[in-house]
Amino acid sequence: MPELPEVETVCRQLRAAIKGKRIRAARVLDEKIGKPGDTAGRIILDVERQGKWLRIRLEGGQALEFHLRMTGRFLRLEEKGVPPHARFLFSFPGENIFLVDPRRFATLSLVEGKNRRPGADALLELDAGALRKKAESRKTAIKAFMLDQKVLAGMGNIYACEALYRSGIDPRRPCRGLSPAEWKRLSRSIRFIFKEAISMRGTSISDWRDLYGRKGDFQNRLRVYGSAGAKCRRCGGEIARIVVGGRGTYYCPGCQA
DNA sequence: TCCCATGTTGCTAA
DNA sequence: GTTAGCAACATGGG
Repeated sequence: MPELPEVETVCRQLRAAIKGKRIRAARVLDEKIGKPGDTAGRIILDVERQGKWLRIRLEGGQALEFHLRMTGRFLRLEEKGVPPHARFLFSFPGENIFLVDPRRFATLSLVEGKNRRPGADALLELDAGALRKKAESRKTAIKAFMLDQKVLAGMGNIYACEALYRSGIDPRRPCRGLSPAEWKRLSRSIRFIFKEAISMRGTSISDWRDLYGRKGDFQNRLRVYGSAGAKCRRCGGEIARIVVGGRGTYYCPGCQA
């Protein structure tokens, strides 16, 4: 579930909550999540995001790297008690931070701090010219291209649909056929939507909650995602659902060409 | 009961 | 070598 804006939201909240603090204890509550190594007693230097990866940098050069996959999230609690589907726990004096994940796809590992995941970040390193160049040699549909994490790290299904709608581009178009003006429009749409979604703390369609258990607000701004059969507010046509690159894809046949 | 799901990986086949 | 398609992972909701 979490795409770039959701991961950025929890990244900022974690940074504000635990940066500079010493981990009192770390406990794996579900072995499937991975091995965190021995992190108790270490100080958290910073919390950072790259694409959908979240990295908690530790004193000593290593980092705990998380991927939330479909339903992972973090939850901070000041009182005692373990929430449902808790898979991992950091504890600090007076607060516990759980990784909660009903579907159990989330992962965690202890990595050397210098490592970087491949792929330009879809917000911080977004570059229309570089995208166009990369797309020249590819035959795939623009939407599948956008979802390639080596192309746009952090892009996900909801925001890809919304950015294509905002740009007026049909998700099935071959990516190498987009004009320079269209790449520019698409890049601007991605940036605009990501920034707005981050300011609204993400999209809570079903599972997503922030560090404090609150819903985001961007679900109220979605124009096509999940709205098959509804009226397009731009042209009045009907929003359609198709499958592109194996993923449910929402678009307006009237204004996306 | 069936279908769907905000993600990624790995296999198969063209 | 590429790439498209699909099952798998595991669980819950409509």
